[in-house]
Amino acid sequence: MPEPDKHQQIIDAAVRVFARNGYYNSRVSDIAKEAGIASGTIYLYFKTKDEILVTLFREKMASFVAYLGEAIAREPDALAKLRRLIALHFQILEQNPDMAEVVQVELRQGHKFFRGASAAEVTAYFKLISSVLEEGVAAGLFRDDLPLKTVTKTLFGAMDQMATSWILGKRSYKLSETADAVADIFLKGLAAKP
Amino acid sequence: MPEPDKHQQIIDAAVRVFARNGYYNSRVSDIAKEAGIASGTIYLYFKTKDEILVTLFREKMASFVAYLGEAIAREPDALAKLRRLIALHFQILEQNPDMAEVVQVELRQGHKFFRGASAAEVTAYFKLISSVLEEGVAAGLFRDDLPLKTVTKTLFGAMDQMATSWILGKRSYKLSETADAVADIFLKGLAAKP
DNA sequence: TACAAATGAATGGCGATTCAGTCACTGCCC
DNA sequence: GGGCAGTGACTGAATCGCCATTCATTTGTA
Repeated sequence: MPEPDKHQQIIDAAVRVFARNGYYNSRVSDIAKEAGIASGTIYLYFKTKDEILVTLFREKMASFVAYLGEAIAREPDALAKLRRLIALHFQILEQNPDMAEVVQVELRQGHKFFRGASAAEVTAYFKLISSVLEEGVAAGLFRDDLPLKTVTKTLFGAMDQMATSWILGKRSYKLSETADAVADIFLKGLAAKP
Repeated sequence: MPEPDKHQQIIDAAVRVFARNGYYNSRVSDIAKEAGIASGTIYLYFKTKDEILVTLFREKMASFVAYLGEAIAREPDALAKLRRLIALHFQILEQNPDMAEVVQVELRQGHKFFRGASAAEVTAYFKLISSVLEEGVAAGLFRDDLPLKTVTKTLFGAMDQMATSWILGKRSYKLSETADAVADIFLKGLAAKP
């Protein structure tokens, strides 16, 4: 009976190895070495190398969304929820730099990844964002004349790009310090008051 | 002397092949077949398979930015320029679906692509966006209390995500019809007027 | 004839995956 | 207590398919 422990051990090693070398430049044997096991052992827990990547993403993304969901539930209104969502999105990535590297840069392998396997987890995050927006519209805090889906994608895209730039720029500044500005742009807009 | 023509022929074939199968599932011989030439011929024009991808991106991105730059120069003020930039960004992708597929989905191959080779072209696009924003601030049309870089990344990220969602959703709606909403979010913000 | 361009079969390397053994336990019987 | 299977996890060297890249040869043309 495979230890359920070793599954995690492999995932964690994979995050470090992928962050260091990239997915395609990482050998399965590198992951094994990093985890302190033989390469064959990996195949007792994962069918293929791809499956490691997909599983890794699913598990991390699921816990990311779950954590965010709980945290914003405690906020009093949609406005506070939105600000907290943005702040936490950045904080979590900042606190897990290897993970951030993998998610922002390595995990975009075209067909393999984006289509198919991981759609459900991304959708869950989109739903979380949407629900905050809906709540805000219902409470009269947010405008009701914008298409919900567009606002959702736009906000996600903005956060995602902030994170990607931060990673590609070698994490040379504090990502979470940009959270307020991002929130302000979305809430108050760019146009000067008339 | 290699015909300068064939270079383009190969690039165009590569776009179609990568769009269809993804970069890693495409053989160099597939590109050759699509271009109607022998696989060895490709190596008279490109050193490696990677170089095809990188060159492809550079050339397309450079002409994308050049075209956008000229188009918005004709607009009267920063506000009109911003709206036009967003509209054109979407229109161009919409009119080149194979290209869009490659850029949005295939061309994110971690280390290989994002870091290194293509940085200059992306930077040029960021500069273009920044220049419009600066102009708007100078003219008193845009708020001056937001960090320019953050607004730039946020806007780019928003457009990029809109495009990616559209591609992943099988292009089942008109991307360019969302341009006004995206512009409105950025300009007027999400918050209801007090 | 001479030179450049194009060809595509053959090569070579890489690394994911496999699988025949080894190892560590556990329980059982004498 | 101690030999003795039985069980299942673990190992890592060997395999094997794949495909980018090469290059001896052919084709075209000046």
